Amino acid sequence: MFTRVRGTQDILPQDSFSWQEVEEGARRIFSLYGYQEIRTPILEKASLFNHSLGETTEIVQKQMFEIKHSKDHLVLRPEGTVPVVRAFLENNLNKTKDAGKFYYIGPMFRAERPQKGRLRQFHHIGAEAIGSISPYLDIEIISLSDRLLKEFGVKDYEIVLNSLGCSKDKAGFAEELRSRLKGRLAKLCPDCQKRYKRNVFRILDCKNAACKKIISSLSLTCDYLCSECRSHFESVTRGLESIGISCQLLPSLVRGLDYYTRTVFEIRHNRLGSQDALGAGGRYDNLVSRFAGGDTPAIGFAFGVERLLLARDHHCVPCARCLIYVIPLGQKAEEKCIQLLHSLRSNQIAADMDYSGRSLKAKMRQANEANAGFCVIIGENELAKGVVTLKNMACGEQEEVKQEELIEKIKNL
RNA sequence: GUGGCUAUGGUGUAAUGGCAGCACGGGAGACUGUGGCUCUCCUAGAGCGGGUUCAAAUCCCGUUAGCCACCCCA
Repeated sequence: MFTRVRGTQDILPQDSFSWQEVEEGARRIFSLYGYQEIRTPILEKASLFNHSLGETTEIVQKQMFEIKHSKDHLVLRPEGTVPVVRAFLENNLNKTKDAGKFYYIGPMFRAERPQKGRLRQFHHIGAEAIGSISPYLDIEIISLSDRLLKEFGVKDYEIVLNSLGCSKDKAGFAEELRSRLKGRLAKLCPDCQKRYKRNVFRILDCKNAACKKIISSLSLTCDYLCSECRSHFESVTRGLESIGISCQLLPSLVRGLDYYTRTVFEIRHNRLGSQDALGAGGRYDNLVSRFAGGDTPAIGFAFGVERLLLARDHHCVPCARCLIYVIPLGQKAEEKCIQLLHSLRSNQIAADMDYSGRSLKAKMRQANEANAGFCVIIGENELAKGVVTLKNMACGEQEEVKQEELIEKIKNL
């Protein structure tokens, strides 16, 4: 009864600094690249995802947390792209501008079996650039991902890249794949036999040895791409090379969500065990038009924040605060100290006070633990003289300071 | 969702059916008003529910949670 929901976690003060660091770093980089924050609700209509992620995807079939409330069929959002597209259209941003670049940071929900790097409530940092077909935007998105990882201090990641082609190419390739696999269907693993019907592309990244062998025997190439898609992809790879971003081309790279077209990429890290994708993204040139008609190509990506934190090797600690720790001895002193505390804080000086009523020694220990730069001690002696004792915790020196001069004194430290 | 492994003070761990021990942490104290180092003492434990047994942390069943692989995906 008094426990967390499975697959969720509390982020305690000792960890929240790392989160803040990642979030603040992300905001800085996004604004450097001209992306603006968009915040969409966590709660969305179930139909929004049912119609966009693909009816047969795992997420739609069994991973959404559903909320039924009177006649509404709602879900906790399982990903961020579709809500951003919804907000883009619902607020007529497609009519006021020809393109928009957005980023978002927030929780997503999927009812998967929890594992390291795989939670039921997890957090995405993502970006969406809506309204342009330019391959230079693909380059921008991938270099933005790369830049973010550098900002976060993640090392030893690998960017893998592929093009799925336009929807025609995808359909043609799916058909070709099915016909070439048909005769060997029985040799595929049971999962792949299901994938054959449901999402044939997924067979390409099966981990089963027998399936891998069959896949490699097909000797797949990018030949199924139409000339436009091929030249788009060539522009992307050439551009990435020109700005020094190394990617590995991986013809077997596919994505689990139906809306992806053309450029897709994934960023992998070996520290994450089985959940090795730090982030992924790609084009979704037909998703917007599916809701609103017209032709609005787009591209986006998202990182998993929990996975980013696993991949960073340093554990962040907030740098030592310049804190004044106020120690009263006795009740009269306490009354004096709350006034002092108030005026310290009013002067933008970080200050905390010991309310424990324990011995001075214990209070000093607390001051030490709070990482205080200075202690202010007020007891009977100080009250009688109208002074406070100011102690430098680093060197241990202390002096008496007149109460009315304390603020100025501390400001000048 | 499938298969498997694990579960001991706040944390990390030890004890192979027979007195639950250690380290860290937390508290008090070592010149009655001074922290960090050291020392002393104290503190606090078997996830939950059943079962087997004279006796269970230990064996069995269930459950919950975490982890591993698959699956999925960020």
